[in-house]
Amino acid sequence: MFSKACEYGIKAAIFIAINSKEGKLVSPKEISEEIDSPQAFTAKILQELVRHKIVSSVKGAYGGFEIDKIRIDSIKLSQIVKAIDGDKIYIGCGLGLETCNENHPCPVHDKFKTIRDELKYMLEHTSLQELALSIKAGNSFFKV
Amino acid sequence: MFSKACEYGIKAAIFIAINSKEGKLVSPKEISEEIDSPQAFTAKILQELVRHKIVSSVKGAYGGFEIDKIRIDSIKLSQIVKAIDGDKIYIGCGLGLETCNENHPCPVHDKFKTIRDELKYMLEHTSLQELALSIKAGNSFFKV
DNA sequence: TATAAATAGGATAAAATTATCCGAAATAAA
DNA sequence: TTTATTTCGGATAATTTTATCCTATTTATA
Ligand code: FES
Ligand code: FES
Repeated sequence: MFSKACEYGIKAAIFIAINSKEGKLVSPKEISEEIDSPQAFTAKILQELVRHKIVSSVKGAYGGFEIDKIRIDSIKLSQIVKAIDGDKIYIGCGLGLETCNENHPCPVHDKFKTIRDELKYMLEHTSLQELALSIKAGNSFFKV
Repeated sequence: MFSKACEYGIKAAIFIAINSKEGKLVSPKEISEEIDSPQAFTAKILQELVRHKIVSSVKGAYGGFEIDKIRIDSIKLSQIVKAIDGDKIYIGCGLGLETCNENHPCPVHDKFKTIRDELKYMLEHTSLQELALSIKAGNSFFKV
């Protein structure tokens, strides 16, 4: 469904959000240990999230990554997915046609579009805030 | 969402179904031209579909691929997806945890599972028959 | 100002997916 | 039985994704 990079990106963003709520910066090392991902690869993904202004970085000694507290509630999963995997997943054709087009649909268009739109809606209405809370409350987990 | 291989497999199966309804065998060449896919790669995928007994092959001169007419209505998309991409898409975790587990869920589990189950239901209830009919009726297309 | 710690980013490698090529095996028809 | 045609299957190549490594740059503190 999502690329590995995107999975790591989502988990990383949640972990950063949790720490930012407590005013704590986190490093790629801490992040990758917590979310069970390769460190250097995770660092690349963090750079991408910074470029897309989803997280911000503090360079130099005592630096790290954080997310503006005030924005944690307004950042939606859709932004992270779009930043890393692009929007193929919500607007692309299920059978790989160049574009998904109502007027020239592929055989699964009607059925696929329904699901895809629900996925899009879900991603657009799921905030980092609620995911961070579920982790903090011990109701969900980053790794086995 | 699906791999390229799976997209080609689905389209190929639909095209074979259409021709089998008319008692016609089709070759990888005809298939790949019709569904706009690389021929040799498509041939590999056809072999996989044969191994999974979704389509049957007639070897040698005047051979080709076909689907038992009587089974076209009972073959569901889920069988093709499972044969080529496995079942990760219906039972896998959205954030890549080893297994999706109610008792040890990832942060997106509840929201993701809903969508995933709907996708599963859709694939399990969409038959080759109905997709073949929509193509035949000119209501859908394999390529731009 | 010097030092140490941290992100940024380029180069490279490994693995998976996608794609091509070619010969072997099967088989219908001549 | 020979020939032509067609699937099967192994080997290989190209591309994309995933992952690692190393150096440059930034910056807080001593
Ligand atoms: S055209 Fe294929 S999903 Fe819309
Ligand atoms: S545990 Fe992640 S989707 Fe169920």
